[in-house]
Amino acid sequence: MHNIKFIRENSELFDNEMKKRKIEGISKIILDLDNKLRSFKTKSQVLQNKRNLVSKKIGQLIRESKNVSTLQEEVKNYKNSLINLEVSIKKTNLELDKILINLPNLLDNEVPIGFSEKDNKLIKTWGKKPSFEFSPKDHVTIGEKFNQMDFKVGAKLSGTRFVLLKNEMALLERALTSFMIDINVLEFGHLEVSPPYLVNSEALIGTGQLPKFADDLFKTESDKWLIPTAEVPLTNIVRNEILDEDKLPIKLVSHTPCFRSEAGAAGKDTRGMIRQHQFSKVEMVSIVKPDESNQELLRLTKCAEKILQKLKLPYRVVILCSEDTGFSSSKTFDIEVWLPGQQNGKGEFREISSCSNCKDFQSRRMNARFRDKETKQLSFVHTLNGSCLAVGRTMIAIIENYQQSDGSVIVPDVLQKYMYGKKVIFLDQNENF
RNA sequence: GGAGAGGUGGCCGAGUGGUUUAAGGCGCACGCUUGGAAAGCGUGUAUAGUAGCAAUACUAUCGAGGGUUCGAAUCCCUCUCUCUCCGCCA
Repeated sequence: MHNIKFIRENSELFDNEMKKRKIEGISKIILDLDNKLRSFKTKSQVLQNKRNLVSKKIGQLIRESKNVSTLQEEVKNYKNSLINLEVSIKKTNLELDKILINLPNLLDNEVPIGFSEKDNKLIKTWGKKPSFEFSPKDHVTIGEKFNQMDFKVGAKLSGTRFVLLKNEMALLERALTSFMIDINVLEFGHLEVSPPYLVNSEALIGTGQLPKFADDLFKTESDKWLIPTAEVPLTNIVRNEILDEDKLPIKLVSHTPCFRSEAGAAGKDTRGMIRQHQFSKVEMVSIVKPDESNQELLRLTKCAEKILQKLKLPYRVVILCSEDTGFSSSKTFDIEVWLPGQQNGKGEFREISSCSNCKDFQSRRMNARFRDKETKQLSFVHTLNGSCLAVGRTMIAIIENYQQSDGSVIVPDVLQKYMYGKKVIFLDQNENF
């Protein structure tokens, strides 16, 4: 949510910034409504003041047993005007809010202007792509060959874009989760949180998924929504709070399933586990003071990279261009992992983490502030989030990068202690039902 | 799911229609006092918005939203959360 005062004082700058998001000339519409609203408010407040004064007088006169009918008539007249004004105020307010709540965040100056993911800017590349003496398979071929990844049963139970993992695949998911959380807690110093997976609309408005992106979410019949990411509950922890400066920064990590309807992705990534309605993710959220958020975004990105480095999975980091940067984000680094089994064995980089600095965009929607210890001033906190990592896609990356000619998969060193000491998985396809 | 009791400032807590401009206390900040501290005394201590260059004034907010009234923390309705008991349940 944007600061209306900022728009008033920087309307031209604001329009230029919104243009990067393909929104043209919006400030005039906003400011016209704003002017209208303020004039209604001023009029209303003058009348309210008069009403309050006369009502008080009536109280005094009644105590003195004097006649008050003339004054009562007078107040009734104010009341009629007030009712009309209140209707106008509400209507104008709704119109203004509807516009503001649907406007995306301002982009950071470092965000490249672009029109597709081709315009994302490469920041760095890490690791060496594995070379195979055979044509590398994708995770579906391997997972189904060993009967550990069952899309048929997934579809039977729930429909398309659901999967059932068996045996070592289920273990791998659990192992990865534990490994990622352990590093987050022990090395990064993040506080582990286990949040609700169902949230109310207010929470989703706070982080920016609502009202604009309702189609991407699953809604229950009791007006609760399944979380599309742990970012939603974790960030909303500070909604409507005034935090002591001492409490900041708050650095959280959480493992949750994520639920997405993938409404806009019909026909896209239909093969395999890359794009599912339900997937597991370890998510980091930071609540920081404004002058710390740039640094914190770099730190979060490094945290996610560190996991990939420990797993020895090759990746690259890109900064998203204007078109690709999410609604709530001012600047986003995506980490893309190398998946050698994709494109019929040619391989491709696919997003495995997304780290965003939302600055004060979410905190304004949530009304999340902190009090400066020295000046006692209130300011909006900055909020950041990043995956560390998407567990499903990490499984894919391990299978495809660590596969051997017989289809078995080497377990990365750091995971072995989480996998009953196994060094290789997918050796026997007859173990499973 | 059923029955009941509740939600008042940073915290405790008074307040059942008009001297409430939310009493009183605690905490916190500053000042006086002191060799220093404590105690004592005094002053101050919410958020948002509107008008104004500003000092300041005004408006709204007593869980949320409606309603009644000249006037609502107080009366009515809806919702929500907390607590107690019962039922069900991992």
